[in-house]
Amino acid sequence: MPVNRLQRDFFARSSHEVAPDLIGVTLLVDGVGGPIVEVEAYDQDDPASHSFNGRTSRNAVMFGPAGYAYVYRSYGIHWCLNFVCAEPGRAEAVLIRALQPANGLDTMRQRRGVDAERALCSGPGKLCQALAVTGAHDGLPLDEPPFELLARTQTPAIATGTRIGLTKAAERPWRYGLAGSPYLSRRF
DNA sequence: CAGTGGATGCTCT
DNA sequence: GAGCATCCACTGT
Repeated sequence: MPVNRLQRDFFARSSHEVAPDLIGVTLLVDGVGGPIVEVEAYDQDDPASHSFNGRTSRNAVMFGPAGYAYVYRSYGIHWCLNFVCAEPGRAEAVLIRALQPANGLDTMRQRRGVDAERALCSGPGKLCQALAVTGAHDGLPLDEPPFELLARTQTPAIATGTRIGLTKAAERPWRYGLAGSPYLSRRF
């Protein structure tokens, strides 16, 4: 029984289309991960987006083709993982904010230093620590190891809300999540 | 529970 | 030199 892996053209659409479609998709990094339960969309006309002020060395991957990882350091401490979307140059991306820990639980617990399952991947920084995603993954294609993205088999109930932690464009309802999931970074 | 503040490093002005 | 797409520990109800 072959598993359905996401093709690169899955991401060659607006981040606003891709974001809700990612809820329920299983993300694995070296076999560790689980179904995505929370994401946020960003685009170039978005004052909160890293791409808003044009291309720089940090955000260069966002301006490239869809289907690649954009990883940046947050608050000097954490890493955050994005999937680049849309046509090259549009600089759209989806931030992966939370997933349900399913594969490699013990590895995640060791990396995170906590035991509670709901604390392992319930936030973008936590998720990258649990999956060992770092700046070394910036610019890597999502359809090749160490990444593995498995298509969902059912259409989940999607909740929407405003994005988290922003000081600009905070009112845009571009946060998507699995309704009722206990593994969200915050309730909707 | 809610709210506050510190850690920490890199990017951009 | 300011400002973060965060997390955790700590305070006070």
